[in-house]
Amino acid sequence: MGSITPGMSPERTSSPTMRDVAAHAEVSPMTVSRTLRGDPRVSPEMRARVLASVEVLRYRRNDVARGLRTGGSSGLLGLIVTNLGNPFYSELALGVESLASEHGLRVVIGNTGGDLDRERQLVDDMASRRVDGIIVVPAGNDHAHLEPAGLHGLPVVLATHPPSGVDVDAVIVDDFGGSRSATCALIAQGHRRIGFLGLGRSMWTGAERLRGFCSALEDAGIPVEDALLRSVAPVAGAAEAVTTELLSIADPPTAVFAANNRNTLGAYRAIAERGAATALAGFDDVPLADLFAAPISVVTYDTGEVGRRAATLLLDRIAGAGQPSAHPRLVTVPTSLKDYRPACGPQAAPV
Amino acid sequence: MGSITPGMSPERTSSPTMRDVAAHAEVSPMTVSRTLRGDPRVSPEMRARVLASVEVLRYRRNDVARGLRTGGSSGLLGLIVTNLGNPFYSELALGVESLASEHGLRVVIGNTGGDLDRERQLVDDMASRRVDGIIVVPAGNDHAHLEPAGLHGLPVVLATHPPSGVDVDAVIVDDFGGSRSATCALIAQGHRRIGFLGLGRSMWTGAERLRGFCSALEDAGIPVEDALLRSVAPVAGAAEAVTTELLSIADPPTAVFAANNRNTLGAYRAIAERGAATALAGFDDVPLADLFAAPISVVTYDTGEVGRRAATLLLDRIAGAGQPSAHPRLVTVPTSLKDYRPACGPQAAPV
DNA sequence: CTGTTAGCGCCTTCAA
DNA sequence: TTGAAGGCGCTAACAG
Repeated sequence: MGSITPGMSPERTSSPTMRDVAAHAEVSPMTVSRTLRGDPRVSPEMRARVLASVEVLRYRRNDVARGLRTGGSSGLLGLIVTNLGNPFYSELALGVESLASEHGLRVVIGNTGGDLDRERQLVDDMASRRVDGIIVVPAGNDHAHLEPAGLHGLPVVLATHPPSGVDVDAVIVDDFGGSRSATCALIAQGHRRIGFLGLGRSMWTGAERLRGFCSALEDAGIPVEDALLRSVAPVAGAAEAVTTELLSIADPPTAVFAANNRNTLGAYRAIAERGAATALAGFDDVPLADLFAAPISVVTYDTGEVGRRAATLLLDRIAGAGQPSAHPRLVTVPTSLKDYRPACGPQAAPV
Repeated sequence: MGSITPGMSPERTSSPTMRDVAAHAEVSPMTVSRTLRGDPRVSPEMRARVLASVEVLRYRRNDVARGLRTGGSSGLLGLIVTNLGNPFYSELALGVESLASEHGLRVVIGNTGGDLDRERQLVDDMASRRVDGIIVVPAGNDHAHLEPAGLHGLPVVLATHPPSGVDVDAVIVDDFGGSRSATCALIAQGHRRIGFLGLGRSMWTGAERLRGFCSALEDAGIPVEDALLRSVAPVAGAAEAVTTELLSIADPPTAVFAANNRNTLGAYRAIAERGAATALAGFDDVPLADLFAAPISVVTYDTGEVGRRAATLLLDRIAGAGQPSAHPRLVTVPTSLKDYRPACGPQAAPV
């Protein structure tokens, strides 16, 4: 590309280097390095000369080269999520970012779209970029590629899913407890026939939420009826259709518990459509549900907290890199119940 | 799995280098380098030997060092937003990420929380990390620190705000047109007294949306009455209070246009609270508003598209880095009107 | 206090 | 086709 002039540095528009600053200030590169690092053993005059040149040349130290020399720490945290567009994960990301920032680290994001191959690819890429650690919201149950041993000790923390077969820290949500208490609340309201709109059992969250639901029923002495259990495909419109079907069986449920946000909304539409008086509760918050025409109850949790806790675990591992690794920790973020009821009676539609 | 056997790799192994691989394969580091880069002038036997060693040692090339040698490209795109927790910006981030990924680049995020100092800090940090370019959702109107000239030619693209005083590309939303057409729609419905819930005039979007509102009124021959114009502080609850006040004046408006998401929701609450039949329109989408008890109209736009367009502009600049810089481009993302009306009549609350 | 030497991990250039 | 020398920008470790 660039023509090479013998004895001269190639003509480039690139950033100045320490050598440039050193030359401008007529000192050695080391003095520039020390000054910029705040080394106290630099005389005030030198420091002033250097800083002046830095100002003039608008010099900015190359952190990449610096990291290479000082031991490979890139000052980067990897964050791999299934869908950044989903508010749950963007809030999680915000939590990670805020904690990383407090420690002078930046966050590199990767979006898998739920694709396991893409996840592997991203882990590999980030490892090659020498991030200091990775937080992953895994796309599936295969976590083999997340084993730190296979990544030369790169710390890994899972979020939302517990590790399966790998020795890593994880932050999960109290899926079981949340589902259980939401179901209990429905029972306390007098419901005895409660429908369940689940995720696949293959997903960990799906299994846990179902387990919590069943546990509540059993504690109340209510038999779990297969006829009231549904598994909803993760497709737009599926939850609504399934709910409509569920409400049309003989002896239909008087209440429904939906295992996630999407199912809750689908169920809500189906119930509203029928004009039914079916009670509805669901896992995951539904922002603004107090403006809905009908009340719903939800299991909420602090999404940002999941990110912050994951970051805390990760930073801890990074700091303790070298220690005989403590055994994996599992942190559970608590859930709480929230009742949304219309703030005021439905009013007439304008026009 | 995970049992510790003597002779196995230690807990915290430092990554192997090319030299290690070379030693293991009994070749020179250059051969490893060439093999890994897919240089065709490597004999099949050599290649096989190298790849075998790579496999055994679980070697992963250090992209940081590689970038340093090959010219400083970090393969990173900087993305600085005001609030990643806000779905608008997380969708924008998703758009940026997807385009970056298509080009083999990763995205480093930074959250300013609307703080200009933090923004400067992040720009500086990312420049030091030698990202290939930066996309910024600016926190204020001072963009001096974003001038590429001051960043040694680092490409910068603004999102959501046009550049003020700096020569950079930008992607903005059609704030004027969107506000204008939403207001026109209210007028077409017969409204002649329309309230306006604005942002500060100091913000570009605030000024533009007000301008669009006024333009629609003027075109319809309706005078702009100061008594119907409000500026809402960006504080929770402010919009609702202001709307309540606005609806209690003598000769109150029959419709309200809110300049952003928060104002729209505040106005909605205030209107619902009074049981008023005031029509409501607002800038920014309100997801799930079709489940609300009363209808609203919103100005929507593709947030992801803003991110994708910004990334496109940035990638274009990065590719053409060296060319005599073309003059700044300004891309406007179009808006559209969306009417949310309750899908079905309000039903009885199920106890 | 300041400068020199050497090398982080990799790749460009040139020689064999 | 392979290897040796040198350097990207920076900083430990050692002079002076």
